[in-house]
Amino acid sequence: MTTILWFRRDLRLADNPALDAALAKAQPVVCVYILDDADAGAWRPGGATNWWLAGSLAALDAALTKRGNRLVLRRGPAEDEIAKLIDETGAEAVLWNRRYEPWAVKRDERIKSAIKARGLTAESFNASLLAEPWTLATQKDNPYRVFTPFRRALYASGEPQRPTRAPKKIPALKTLPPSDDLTAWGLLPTAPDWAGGFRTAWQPGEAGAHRRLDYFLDGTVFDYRTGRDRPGIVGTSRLSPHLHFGEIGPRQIWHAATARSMAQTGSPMGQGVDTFLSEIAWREFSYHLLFHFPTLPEQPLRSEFTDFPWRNDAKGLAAWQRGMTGYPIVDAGMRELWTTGWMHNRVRMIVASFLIKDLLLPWRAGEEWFWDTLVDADLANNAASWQWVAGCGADAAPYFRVFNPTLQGEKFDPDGRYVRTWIPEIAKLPDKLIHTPWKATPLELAEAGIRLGRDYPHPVVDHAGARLRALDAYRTMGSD
DNA sequence: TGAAATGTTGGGGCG
DNA sequence: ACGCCCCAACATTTC
Repeated sequence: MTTILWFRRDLRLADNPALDAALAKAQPVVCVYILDDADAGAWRPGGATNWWLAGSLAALDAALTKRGNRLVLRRGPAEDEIAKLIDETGAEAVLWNRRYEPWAVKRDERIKSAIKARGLTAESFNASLLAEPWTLATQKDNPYRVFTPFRRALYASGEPQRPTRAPKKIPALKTLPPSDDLTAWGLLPTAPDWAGGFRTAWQPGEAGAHRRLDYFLDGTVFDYRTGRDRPGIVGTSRLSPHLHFGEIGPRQIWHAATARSMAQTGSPMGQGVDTFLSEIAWREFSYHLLFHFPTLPEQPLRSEFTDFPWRNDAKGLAAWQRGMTGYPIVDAGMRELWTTGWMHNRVRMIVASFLIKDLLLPWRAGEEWFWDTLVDADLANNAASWQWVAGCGADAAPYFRVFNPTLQGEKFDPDGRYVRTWIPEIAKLPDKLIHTPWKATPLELAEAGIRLGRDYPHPVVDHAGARLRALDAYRTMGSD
């Protein structure tokens, strides 16, 4: 008899409960990944996601090959492909690790009952979360809507299970079922090849994930509390895309981080580790919200925002997307995103505040752009975070919290290192002007070789005025 | 995981 | 020496 192991957002061999359960059966395991773009509705994977997926699948296949197995690739509605695979292999069990997107939950339920209706085994596991969304609730048995009590409950739910190691061998069928060719899926960009910057920035796959984690825990984490706000240095873990694809899981991260903290400081949550794990808790909170409020990606959680007077400004949106707003810290972030598929978290907050409050454009426009361009695009995190900035989400930022892009730049990129990396055309400006090129005198501009309005744009909005406009719009909404 | 406006305090210049 | 003003520095409040 045979077991089908259905890989999804759990592209790893260590700490993979479905894989462990498959091996426990001591039967051949057919490992499969199904490209199912029929079901995700508006939330089909974007270009950056597909780029990462291609690399991650190749890495997973290589890891399986080392262990005497292969990854079978199939494309089509998952329920059809699973049914075909059962026919082709005579499998009597299908195992997988759970996903939590509304469309995936529904689809997986259908598939599970279809398999059971055939008298076969279908079983799912938790590989992605410290606490699955239905395991935590408030005293009144409601889903959490505020982060701090959520985190308290999460931490109180006990130490995460100890992660298991990657198996040395995964028994295979003598003859594998037919597999697609990965390159034929066309996940990688061709003309133009926009992924050059991605390749230098990232190593998709489980090995790359552990390399990142080790590097982070070797030192960065102990300065995390302040270092995480400095986009000009590597002050964060950069694990987000690896986490999104399940190349590493939060249990592994939690145990590795607390162990390292214990060794270094004598306490499991010492130095920056507590702050870092808090970010892991935010991720859990986002999944909790998405599961309990499945319209989170489309609808404001606070209904009074439904008729918010967002502007419609194609030019403004395009300026934001291309990193041509005239505010260096905003533009640097948007270009980092475009070039590498990732943006520093502090800068994500700045650019999001700028789109929403300065340009008064709908948070959905930002959500969609991030969805297409981020290698860590994650339905739960993306939706929850955009709603948080817009003020319409759970435990959201108060409406009057408007980031000043100049002050944020001067505070968190004081030497202009980040800005100069991504906006070379203004790199020669002195530090005191690097976040305010419009304040430079003609002489200073000439010395830096900049023609403002040609080499680099004038600010698309005046921040002070835009701030007042936003406060006005938010107040109007409240009084209706 | 803000920033601006407004209020308060205290040192120093100066008549 | 004293009172007045200025304003930086810090605190509080308001959005």
